[in-house]
Amino acid sequence: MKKLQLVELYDTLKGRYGFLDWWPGETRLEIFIGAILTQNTSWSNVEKAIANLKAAGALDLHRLAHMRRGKLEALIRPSGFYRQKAERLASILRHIEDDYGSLETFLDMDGQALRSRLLEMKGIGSETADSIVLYAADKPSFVIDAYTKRIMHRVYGTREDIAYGDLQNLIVQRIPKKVRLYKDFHAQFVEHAKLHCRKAPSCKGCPVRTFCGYNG
DNA sequence: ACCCAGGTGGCCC
DNA sequence: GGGCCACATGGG
Repeated sequence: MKKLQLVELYDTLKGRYGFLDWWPGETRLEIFIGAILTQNTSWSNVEKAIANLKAAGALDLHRLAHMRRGKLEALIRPSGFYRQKAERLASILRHIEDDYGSLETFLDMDGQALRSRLLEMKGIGSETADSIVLYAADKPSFVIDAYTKRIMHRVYGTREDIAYGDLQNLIVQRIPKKVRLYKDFHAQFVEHAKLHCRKAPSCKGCPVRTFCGYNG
């Protein structure tokens, strides 16, 4: 396998796209909910669901936790898998409410402990847990997603079906453990993948020589 | 009429 | 530890 020059890869991406350091969403609750709703779902569909929740004045831990199931399903319907997501999301939020009282208190705990608690909840797997720890709680937890796997495969020849933890270890062992870097590196992966998806497959001059894997 | 999208959990071996 | 499947909407 080609040697993983991850800092160089990051610098190349940042040079092209600029510093991003992002997660779409203005409040911690919005980030938290977005991380769950975007599971195997395009972000544009998640935006519709979040807009519905906002319009209904429902972006509130307690309201969401106790909203009638049918209503929650209707509001998040555009995000897909809506029955499953409504049930799991409500269950997760009730759990946080019961055990911690507020999202702030929950997110305030140690990063490793937070990740463990998140993984115990039905509906939160590795990627969602890391997304929440990193972007909602502001603690270093590197996010691996389909884009990350695809680009790493394209650039370094890692297996496309590499296990989540394996790729995560591979990356974190080679870069500084900094929240800003973790956030921005993931953002760069997403930005790059989106600009090189099959809607815009032109990769002429691409410094990372990857185009999401759709056409080559 | 397909294929895809910032996954997860259940069940099986 | 994997391999397969259901879950569901909206866009190309």
